[in-house]
Amino acid sequence: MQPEKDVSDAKSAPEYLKVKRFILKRLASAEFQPHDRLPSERRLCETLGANRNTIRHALSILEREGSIYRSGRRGWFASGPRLVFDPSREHVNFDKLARKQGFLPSWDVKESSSCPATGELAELFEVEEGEPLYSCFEVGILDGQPAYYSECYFLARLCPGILPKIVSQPMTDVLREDYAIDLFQKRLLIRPISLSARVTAQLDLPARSPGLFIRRVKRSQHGDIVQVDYEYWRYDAVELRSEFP
Amino acid sequence: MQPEKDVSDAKSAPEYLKVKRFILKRLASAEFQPHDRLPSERRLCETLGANRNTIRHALSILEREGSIYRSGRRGWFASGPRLVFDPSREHVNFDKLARKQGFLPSWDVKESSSCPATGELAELFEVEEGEPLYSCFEVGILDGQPAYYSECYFLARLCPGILPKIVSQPMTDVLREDYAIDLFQKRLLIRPISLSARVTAQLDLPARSPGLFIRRVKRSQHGDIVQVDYEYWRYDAVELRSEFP
DNA sequence: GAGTGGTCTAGACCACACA
DNA sequence: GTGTGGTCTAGACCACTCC
Repeated sequence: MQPEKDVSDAKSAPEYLKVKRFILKRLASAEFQPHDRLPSERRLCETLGANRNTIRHALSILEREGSIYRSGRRGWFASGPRLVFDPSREHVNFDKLARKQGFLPSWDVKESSSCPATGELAELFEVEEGEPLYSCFEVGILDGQPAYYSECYFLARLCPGILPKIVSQPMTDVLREDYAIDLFQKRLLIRPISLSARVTAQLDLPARSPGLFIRRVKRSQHGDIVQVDYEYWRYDAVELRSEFP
Repeated sequence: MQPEKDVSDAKSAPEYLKVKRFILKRLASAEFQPHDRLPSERRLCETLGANRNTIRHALSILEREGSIYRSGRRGWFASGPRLVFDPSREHVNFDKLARKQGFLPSWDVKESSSCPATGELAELFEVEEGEPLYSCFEVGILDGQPAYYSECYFLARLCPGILPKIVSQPMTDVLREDYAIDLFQKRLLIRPISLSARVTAQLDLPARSPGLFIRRVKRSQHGDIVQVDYEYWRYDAVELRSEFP
């Protein structure tokens, strides 16, 4: 077992690790508060006497580890606490989950309409191609910061006329109250990706930021597949934890 | 909805995206087979007429997305298929799981000994500090490639003398057959990190490679916490999927 | 010893954000 | 208009791997 080079051995430590430690220290000491903007790259160059490439290398590693994030082309920001998501739980309700963890959640429906099931969607819903679906694209917001972008599809015949209702009410509640449908998780896929321009534009991130892709297939208490959800999370906004009974 | 800039619009596409696409195409066409070494960075420079910094930028993005990985300082390699891990399943047995998915798994115990519970370990085991534990450090191998490094702790009083047995037999089997203990997942934490030098040395990766950290707490059928496992996975070696009954 | 990846510098130009 | 991050070039030196 050799020692952790990252922490000691300042003599031979690469420059970018010193930069990384400089920033981590200020994140830990709360000198940089959650969602604060960091000093500009060129200012960090001056402060630390390093080249901008080196600074950017350190920043990209901190981004990969979820300590900082970018917003638009406006700079680097300190990450806030992560939303804890339990992939083993069958029920999930973003609004309730976030509130329970002390966040102030909201969401913004960007677009909703009807479309036929095709390709992967038809497969996941286990229906013929052409089966009518509703689609709903929305941005989820935690403490004022866009956290995820979701493309959500419903099997139209199980919840006719649902679209106008989910603009202002959590969809889990609408399904239960207006359609007597309880949602259960059926399938789940989690994968790290680079976010596409379609997604980054919605989340106010620079193009091709790292993110977490979560695909969820949900069924009703009767076993019918009701909903397929493609979620694209800001990489630092979520963390996975399971607690089994 | 704007179009995917990544795919079209070759005129204005950044250079590094062309590099990325060049490599992705060869991965998809199986010109670069799983665990094949890619051409050297300087050769890619010549082939693609780009600067090495640009090439490396593209490569690091492909690494982040899990398409390629590095081994030692020996170069870049095409990733193989990922081991699918279901975080909602209570039972987990690496050996069986991997075989079922068509991998050839093995493991290599690097070190095993006894140690007292301290700090976080005492907390997770829900015992007093000083409680005797066994520790076992091992490398998990998939198709000949190191895939994870695990630091595993057992509550000694529940499985006295287990250490020599798990060198050659899956620990799940040993616990069941020799100690009448069935393992159940109790807590799970999943987080992306930079792997420390301690880990990268074991996995034959360059220092500070990206990885997935999985901490698992397992209990017996009687509710006693038997095992705490810290796993450090090569970033591209694993994927999370749940299937609910 | 030749070639590899890891680190680093010193520039440059662009598009975009904000005042 | 000034400053920002995003992209890119053209080098350099080092430590390591492999032959």
